[in-house]
Amino acid sequence: MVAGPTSAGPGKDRLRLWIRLLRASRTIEAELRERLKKEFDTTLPRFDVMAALYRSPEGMLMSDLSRFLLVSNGNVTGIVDRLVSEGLVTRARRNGDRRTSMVRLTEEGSKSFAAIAAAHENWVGELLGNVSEDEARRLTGMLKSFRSNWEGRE
Amino acid sequence: MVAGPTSAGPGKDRLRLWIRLLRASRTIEAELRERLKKEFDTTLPRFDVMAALYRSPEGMLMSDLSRFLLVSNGNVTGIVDRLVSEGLVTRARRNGDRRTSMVRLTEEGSKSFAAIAAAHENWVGELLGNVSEDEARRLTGMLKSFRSNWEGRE
DNA sequence: TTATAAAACTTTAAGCTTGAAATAATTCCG
DNA sequence: CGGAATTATTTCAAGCTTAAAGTTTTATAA
Repeated sequence: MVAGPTSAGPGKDRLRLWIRLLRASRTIEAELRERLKKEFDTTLPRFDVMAALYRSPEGMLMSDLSRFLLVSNGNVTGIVDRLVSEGLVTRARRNGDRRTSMVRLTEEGSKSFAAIAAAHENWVGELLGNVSEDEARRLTGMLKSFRSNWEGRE
Repeated sequence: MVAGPTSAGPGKDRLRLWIRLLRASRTIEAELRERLKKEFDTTLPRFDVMAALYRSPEGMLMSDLSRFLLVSNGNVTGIVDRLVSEGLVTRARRNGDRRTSMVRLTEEGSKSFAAIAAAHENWVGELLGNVSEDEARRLTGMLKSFRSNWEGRE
């Protein structure tokens, strides 16, 4: 998925774009993962879950989390398990529907996330340093538009 | 890593860009992974390795592969192990340096990859369908330039 | 030489990831 | 009501991924 087109021809430009996109995100992701590990002894998936929960103080269901994060249900189960065991997150059984449980950041989790998120934003600013703010906005717009076409079509 | 900035302010545009980038590549990647599984009973990492080898008929060292694919050494070991056991790839011990082995596609592997790659290219063309070829080239250029700044700096 | 370092690779432990199967609770309807 | 389908979640097996530690081979240099 990281190798280039094997020949020239029509349609190759989209393939090239995809390969660039993937290489860029993988490289940045690897750098962020490494820093999260070194500086905060945490992982990208844990950070993702905490980021989602930070935006929803009222809590999220497991299915909300997996839908929002674009990962499978079983995946979220394991990550939340570990966050719970670390005291960063709670699972609260609900009276209304006993199949579900509300997942929330603990106070400690919230404080912890705020600190990590600040560093994370600086890192991204650094890693994308030579994209001007203006260029960043334009790129964001282009990415937004090409996503909307086919995403979530089923 | 998929959640948005938690507030407005300077530097947020780069963070937004990063989140878009990540969501886009994850969504496309998930779709491609699923199709590779359904249509060809293979995986993205296997496809990546085969794509790299297809470009190098003379073969690649394990370390070449991991460097090119942006993954760890140990990772490539496992994937190549499985490809070898499937008869798609060979590991040839070299006389010159007995620490290394040349990894190559078998004839079967080469044929198999060509078929998968054709489908893969069509899928990417479809998934990025509403990016014009011209826009694709411009985006590719922007991604290329912002990568070169910091990648491989150490 | 011959120790020592460096290089190429594999192994290992822990965690992430998926899709499919299993559980449990709720909703739908006949 | 009561069986059937649906929904929310967990469990499971297989594979991917990394960092760190270990093995084997080659290069360096005292």
